[in-house]
Amino acid sequence: MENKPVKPTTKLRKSATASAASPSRVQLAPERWVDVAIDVLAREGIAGLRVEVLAKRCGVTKGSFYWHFKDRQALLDAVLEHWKKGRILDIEKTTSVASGKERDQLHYAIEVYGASRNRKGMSIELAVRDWARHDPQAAAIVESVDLYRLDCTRKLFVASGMSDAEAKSRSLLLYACVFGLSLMHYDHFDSNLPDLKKRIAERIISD
Amino acid sequence: MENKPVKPTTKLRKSATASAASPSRVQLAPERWVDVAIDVLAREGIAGLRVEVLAKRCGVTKGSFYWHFKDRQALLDAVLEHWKKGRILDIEKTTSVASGKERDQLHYAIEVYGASRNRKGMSIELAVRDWARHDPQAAAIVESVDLYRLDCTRKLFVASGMSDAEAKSRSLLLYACVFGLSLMHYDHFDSNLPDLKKRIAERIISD
DNA sequence: TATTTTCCATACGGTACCGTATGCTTTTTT
DNA sequence: AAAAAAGCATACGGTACCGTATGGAAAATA
Repeated sequence: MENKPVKPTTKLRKSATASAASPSRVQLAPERWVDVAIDVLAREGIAGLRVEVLAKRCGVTKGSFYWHFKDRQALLDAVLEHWKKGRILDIEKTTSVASGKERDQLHYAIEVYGASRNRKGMSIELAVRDWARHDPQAAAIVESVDLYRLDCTRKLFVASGMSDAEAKSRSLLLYACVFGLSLMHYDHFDSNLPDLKKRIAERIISD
Repeated sequence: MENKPVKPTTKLRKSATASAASPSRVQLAPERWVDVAIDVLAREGIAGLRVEVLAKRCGVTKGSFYWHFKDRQALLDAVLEHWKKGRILDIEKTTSVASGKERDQLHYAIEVYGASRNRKGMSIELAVRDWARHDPQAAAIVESVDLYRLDCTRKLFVASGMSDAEAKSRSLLLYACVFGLSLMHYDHFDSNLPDLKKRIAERIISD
């Protein structure tokens, strides 16, 4: 429990200060709920996204929650939407590259997921995927994100000289492997993990 | 709800009939609970494994459950144990092969998972993996099964002429891809899925 | 047949949720 | 300052669980 619950006595009011004296109201709180929700999602999966639990983590009661959201489902929708937007942006950043450097970028795309630094990101990824297996709405979001991913890397493979069919195949192989590996990070499997990963990446990307 | 709840009036007693008038008592019911549990696990994941829900599916009340099991955790343990044994047997069947046919067997190993006929098996696989992400005990079981799998296919790769390092790499790639693909079966991605899968399998197995 | 054991139903207390109702406090507007 | 709105706390009813206690019916055993 490394969260920082505000002291109940010290009520935080969002004083519309310097940041932006925008014309319309500054609706900040919903974003905060979504952020906390995604944090919990990474740790405990969809099962952890309980209204009262999130409220406690936010240092408030659910009275606050139901002022900002219609019901629990509304939060879940917001979480999915937020996740989708973040992924789309990330994909575009990860797969945009100067001509000629496509293969390097593909290697980078693999590393960026497999890296231990990106643990939380991968936890979210897996949590959302598990969520999608029991919720058609989540499944639709995940599918749209995945299809976008697949198309972006497909273009990279094509740009690096492959046929379209081969590029599609490699693209699918790449992401399947990335997500599959995230389910199987066993430290005791091999003493030289880096070499293993390098071989796998080569196999996915090289001719 | 395509289950067949026994009519509450018609009490089923396990008459120790023909099957095996074994010396020791025929303890059959626990297996039945486990079977139903695995069925629910495939459909709804670990979250669906509720005592009272399973009881309803068995056509009894939880009074029965708590006669056979100490508590819910005891059932979960039994489910994991049953899953592990089944997987070990399956792996041995899938990876035992006459000398010279190793590559064919590897292709078969990929197909057997990707096949749509094995939908339930893969659902269980994913459910257990998700379970393992939030339960150390389940994680240990999954790891032991995976390491066994990886070792069996590694031997096949070695037998088909690869170096040990390369064989380990391919083995990991194979299972990562198999499980990863099971998270990404999008029918609209390509009109010629079989060709795609063939390319992927070739990439994983061939030199 | 009488007795024990096996197996299950029912009833209960307890917990953790969801969502609503209501009112209180702080901020914003007039 | 008075009125209105925003933001939240508290209390409530309802549901779905877990696990226990207890009794009763069927089956096995004596």
